[in-house]
Amino acid sequence: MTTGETATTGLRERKKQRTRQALSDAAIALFLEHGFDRVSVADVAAAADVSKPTLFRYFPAKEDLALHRIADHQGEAARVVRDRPDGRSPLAALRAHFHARLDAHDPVTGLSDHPGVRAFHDMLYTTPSLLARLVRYASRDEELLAEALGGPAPVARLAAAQIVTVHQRLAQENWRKLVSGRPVTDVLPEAHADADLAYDLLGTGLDGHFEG
Amino acid sequence: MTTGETATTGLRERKKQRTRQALSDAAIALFLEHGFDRVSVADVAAAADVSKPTLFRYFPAKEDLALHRIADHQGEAARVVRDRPDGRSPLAALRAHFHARLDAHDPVTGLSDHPGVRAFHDMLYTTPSLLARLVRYASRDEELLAEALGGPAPVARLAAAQIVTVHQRLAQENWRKLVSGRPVTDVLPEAHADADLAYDLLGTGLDGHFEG
DNA sequence: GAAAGAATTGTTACTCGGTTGCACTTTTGG
DNA sequence: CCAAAAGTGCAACCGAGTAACAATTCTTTC
Repeated sequence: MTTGETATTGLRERKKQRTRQALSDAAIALFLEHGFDRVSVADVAAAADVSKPTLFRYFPAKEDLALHRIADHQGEAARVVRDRPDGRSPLAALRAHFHARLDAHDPVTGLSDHPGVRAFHDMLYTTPSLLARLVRYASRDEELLAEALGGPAPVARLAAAQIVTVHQRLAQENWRKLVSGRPVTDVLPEAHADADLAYDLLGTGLDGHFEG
Repeated sequence: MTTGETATTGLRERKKQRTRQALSDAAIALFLEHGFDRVSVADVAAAADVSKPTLFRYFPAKEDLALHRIADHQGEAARVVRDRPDGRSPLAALRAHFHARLDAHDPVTGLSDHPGVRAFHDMLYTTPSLLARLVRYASRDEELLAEALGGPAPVARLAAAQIVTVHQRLAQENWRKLVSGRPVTDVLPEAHADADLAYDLLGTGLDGHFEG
């Protein structure tokens, strides 16, 4: 019996956590320094002092070495909808949450000060295979959101698809503005405005915007 | 200076066309028979009587062997918007076009009788790497559509993203119904109804559908 | 605390997608 | 007919990912 409550983590379990962490850290450091596809998985494995097969026992693909942190965010939209206060619509909850994430400079919004995070985003948006993997994560997110939205399945699925897509585009737009060299403080107000625009569009539809 | 107009195909050019066709045909036949990832590019090259490097001179990646026909459809949404009759809104034009494609059992709608096309769709939707490639094609489509829509860039981009996404989901839903064994004639009316629902949603927004 | 048992790891070797360098053949243009 | 250009095949290579099996490390049980 060891001390305390935190459940006996078990030595083996702790070692696995450490290996996983070492792999992730080594990978991200190397990727940011040399670029995703100029670093081989063998390099990463060597840097973390494990063999290549072991690396793949922890991360099913090279892309996951870079993305697993994002992957852990999965189901966030669904959670926001599920945990919204009584009387608030899902859309309103999501809008508020996105604004909050914006103010927190959350990486998922595409806005971010830290040079490390910036470099990470640059890598993300300029590496096709990472983008592809991100899409797969997003589609899982979409499923969960559709479920959380409830209502008739076709409507919920369409709505979820639109919402997830819009989030992606908002983040992409923010990133684009940062890439052009503008400081975050300058872009933030526009990001809020874009988000409002996007949610207005989601809420009231495209109909007044593109007439004959 | 080459000879005049587009006329003289040139022997060399004709040979290239034939090689390209042979590769595509061999690839699709093999993929449909054995499954995309149980066929190696070496197999395809051998079946088309070319070497592996030559194959990659024609198709930049294995996925393109399966998808280049779809790729050729690119910019269709943008074209529909650009060529719409006077006084008709882009959304109305796209809606009408989608219904027409549905009646034509166009593969892009996910509906289709031909067993060959059905098998192709099954392969598409169950092979992650193909889906990923498809997403990349779609994002090009989205760009072109945004351009065709005109208006303020942020709005156009958001609208284009939503429209493209909705098309994908409609096609996916149709395919899902076919997979469950139902005949096309049975699914078609629902497909039209889903399309109308989706376009209504796009036009008038999500706002009445998910209240507090 | 030691032995039986399970889980994890390293090594080696392999498959497959994709690329490179170079020699060889074919088409083209004069 | 000849030379430049374009296209091809060959062989060797790189990197991602997997399989087999032996060696090691943790857990469990007595």
